[in-house]
Amino acid sequence: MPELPEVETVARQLAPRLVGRTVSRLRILDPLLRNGRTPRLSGRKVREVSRSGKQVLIHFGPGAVRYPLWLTIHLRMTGRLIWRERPQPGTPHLRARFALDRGELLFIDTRRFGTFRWYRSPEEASPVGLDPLEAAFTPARLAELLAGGRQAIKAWLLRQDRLVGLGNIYASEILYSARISPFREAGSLRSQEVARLHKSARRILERAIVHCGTTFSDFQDARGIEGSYQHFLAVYDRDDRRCRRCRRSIQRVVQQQRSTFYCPGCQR
DNA sequence: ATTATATCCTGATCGC
DNA sequence: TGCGATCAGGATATAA
Repeated sequence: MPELPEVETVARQLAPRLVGRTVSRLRILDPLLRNGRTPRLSGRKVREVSRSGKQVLIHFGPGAVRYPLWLTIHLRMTGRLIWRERPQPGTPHLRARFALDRGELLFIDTRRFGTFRWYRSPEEASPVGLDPLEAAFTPARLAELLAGGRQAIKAWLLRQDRLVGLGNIYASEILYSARISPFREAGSLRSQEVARLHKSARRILERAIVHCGTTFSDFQDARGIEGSYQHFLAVYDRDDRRCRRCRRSIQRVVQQQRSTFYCPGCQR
């Protein structure tokens, strides 16, 4: 489940490999990726690769058609973007292939939830929610966003129209780190708790990026290597194991049809 | 307006 | 051993 750290990892790895290269051909193998019209990419140079929320954003320069293009790739559950210096046959679940003047970029996606979207400007491609790694993400701004929120904080953290980039794994981890119960109403957090939530979000996401993300089952980075942050998870998928802080057993509950993991001893 | 539910997919796992 | 049911969770559309 590629969340912010996994997507950031992929974008950072792809940027130096792709920027400056020219696309010779884009071949889409899964018709689900052809929502609307797929523009011609041949002859376009990659100008920039970055992360936009949970999506990888690729900026292509002009080609046969003179305007530049932006593509967002959402990995959803099982999507992978793999860079290869030289083509290799027989890749299972290959859904799209970008051939470049040197090397190739493969989009592999077992469950086919991933999406491609094409834009004529970067503004159209930018998400509405605030990015927790941006400078604009401050305790005060977070407090503003939370104000009046009636949802449970765990569910609130998953809303991409508020904050972008959090998914089921990091939402649980961040709440544990901030010692906040996942059941608390979002708007009920006191300013001290908001401050802890802010600090925990930053710390955990940055730490996860250092470890190239979490591989729970499927995730691989652009090199085809698994992340290692799963070794540092405090609560996710650790139900019935002991909390490292208070030794009580970690619980799994279901909120909005999603698993939440937390410690009833130290999350209030 | 907000929140819950169904849907999209596939593969791993589970119980019988 | 095999088979159907269930689960995993990203986001969106639709229902309540």
